[in-house]
Amino acid sequence: MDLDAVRTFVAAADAGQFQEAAVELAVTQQAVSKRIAALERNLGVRLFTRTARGAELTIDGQAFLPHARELLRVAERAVASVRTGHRPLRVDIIASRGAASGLMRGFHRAHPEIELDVVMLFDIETAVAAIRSGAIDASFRAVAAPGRPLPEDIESVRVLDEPLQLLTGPAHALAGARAVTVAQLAGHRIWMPGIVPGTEWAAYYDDLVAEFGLTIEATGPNFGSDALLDTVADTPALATFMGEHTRLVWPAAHGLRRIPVTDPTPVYPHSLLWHRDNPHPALATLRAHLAATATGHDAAGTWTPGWVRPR
Amino acid sequence: MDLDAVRTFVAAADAGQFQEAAVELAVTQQAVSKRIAALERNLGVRLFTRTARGAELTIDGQAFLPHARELLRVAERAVASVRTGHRPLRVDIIASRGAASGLMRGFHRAHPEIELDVVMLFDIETAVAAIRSGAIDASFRAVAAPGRPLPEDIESVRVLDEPLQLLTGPAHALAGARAVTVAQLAGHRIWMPGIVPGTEWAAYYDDLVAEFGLTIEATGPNFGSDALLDTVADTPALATFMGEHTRLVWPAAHGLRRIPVTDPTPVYPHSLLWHRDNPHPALATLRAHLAATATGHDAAGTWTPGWVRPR
DNA sequence: CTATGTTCACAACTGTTGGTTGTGGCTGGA
DNA sequence: TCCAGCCACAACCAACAGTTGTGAACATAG
Repeated sequence: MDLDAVRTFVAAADAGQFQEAAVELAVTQQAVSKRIAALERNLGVRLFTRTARGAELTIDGQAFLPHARELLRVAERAVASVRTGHRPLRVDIIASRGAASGLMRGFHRAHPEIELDVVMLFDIETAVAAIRSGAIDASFRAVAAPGRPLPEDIESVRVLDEPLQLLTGPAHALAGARAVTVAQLAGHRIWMPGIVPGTEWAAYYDDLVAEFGLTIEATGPNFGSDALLDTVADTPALATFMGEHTRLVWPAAHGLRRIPVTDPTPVYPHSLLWHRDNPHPALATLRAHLAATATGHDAAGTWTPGWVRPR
Repeated sequence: MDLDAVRTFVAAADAGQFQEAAVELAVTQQAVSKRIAALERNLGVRLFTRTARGAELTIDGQAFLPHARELLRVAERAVASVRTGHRPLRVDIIASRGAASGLMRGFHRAHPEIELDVVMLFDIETAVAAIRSGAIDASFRAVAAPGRPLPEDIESVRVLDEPLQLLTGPAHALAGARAVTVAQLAGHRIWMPGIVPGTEWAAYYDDLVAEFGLTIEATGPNFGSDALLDTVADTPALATFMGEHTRLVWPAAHGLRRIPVTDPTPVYPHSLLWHRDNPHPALATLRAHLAATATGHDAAGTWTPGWVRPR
């Protein structure tokens, strides 16, 4: 199906005749006639009844019309999403099911009129470069890992400290615990495939391992969280870490246990990053929203790497 | 923008390379390359970064992808709306803001998974023909006007008796009344442009006029309900009838009064009509929904034309 | 470092398509 | 009955989208 034909259909339906639609679209009446005929041939139904006084919609045409309008609306939005200048607010998150995703959903619920696009970049370095180039407007990341301080033109504010939980299968030694201490985790195998050295999240887990003498295995190919959950569910000796706000796909994770970690509770520090000079109005709205909805987390009993600025 | 190009873009994004997308789409790799290049030229941004191992999305490409998927979904639904066979339930209503429209909204809220298309046909004769031809699945109309009994293969059930209200401007003689009797309306000018003789709604108002000696003027061109409301609001000597459930566009109707009519209350009888043999599963769901949500109206003190079967 | 395989892009060619102009048929109103 | 207005069909032409053939860039294995 051709969007030009759909546009022509809508114009003709609005005008009530092909001639006027042709003028509006700056083509000849014959071109409109051909476009409509082609659309009708593709759909297999008649859309107009032609009369000597114009063309009026058939019942099929009437049913098709709102769908055609919707199609043009969506096409318009799709084009707008990559239009330089006034485009939707573009935000980078670390994972589609993570805490930042939840924050953006909350923002969308509070401001459904604001157009949003969510992307997932590789690490904070990529994100900062994208922010500085204007390719994205904001990013949810942990700052600032050693050796890569934030440039001066990038601003940031901590928006969420997300406690880590232990995720185990039903047969795991700790599966029955209401909570586990970090000390208890020493000696257990914690599996987190997909950790890429050099990223800010790898730095976080490196520090966690170094400070408490944990064993985190990043070995093996990362087949995605579904495969990870399946393996953890079936393997008594394996567990993994997962943010408290991470939404799991439960049907595939049958029997999994989420166990809080204490003494101290490792928390992942999500900050919002943006460019000092970014004038996007929705960016200010997002910042205000996050500031207003931020839950006053108690830092007592929690742990973050030394390079994370205390709140 | 070309939907084929969008389809190609999504296929390439999913595959991660042009070659595989080309196989999937049954074209050559070069064709995919050209389509993507054309799409990028139209949008004015790069969507992929080409590598020796395939093609991966740029940030713009990532932002565009969900919009592209949505576009294909909507296109799919648009085509489905006119597909013979298993298409959305297609229902005729008498006016987009009338009571039947409200009933369909309620049905959609209760069953959001059911695809619906709403059309507005001219009168019950057209609607019955459309039902018998299979062009629509159901219709909300008043039955059965004199001289046109329902054919045997059309079934119907009364679903709503909608009280008529008087609509006046703030300066109208009856504007201050909490309620008016039908007898009080005699002598007042009631203006209802757009009534077409021969339709079932014209028959309804004809009977109303004949029975109570009212004055209904159907003169003048019908410029739509907005213009009607504007005129009524500004003209002290004019009033009009409107169904109790009709949703008005209030900004344009400043100062309008809706006044209940009593002794008796004229009610417009909405019935659902459908073909005896229509196998559409959603039709049964609609009938069940309407039966379950029907408000038990009290017929006492109301009036309908003699040709309307009592409930 | 080279050989090889894989990927995408460019060039040349071709059939199809979508546009235009010209024309004719149909229909409603003067 | 004629005219005006509208749409469809035919012929023509330019632009486009597809194909084949080929080359450049890069990753990987030897």
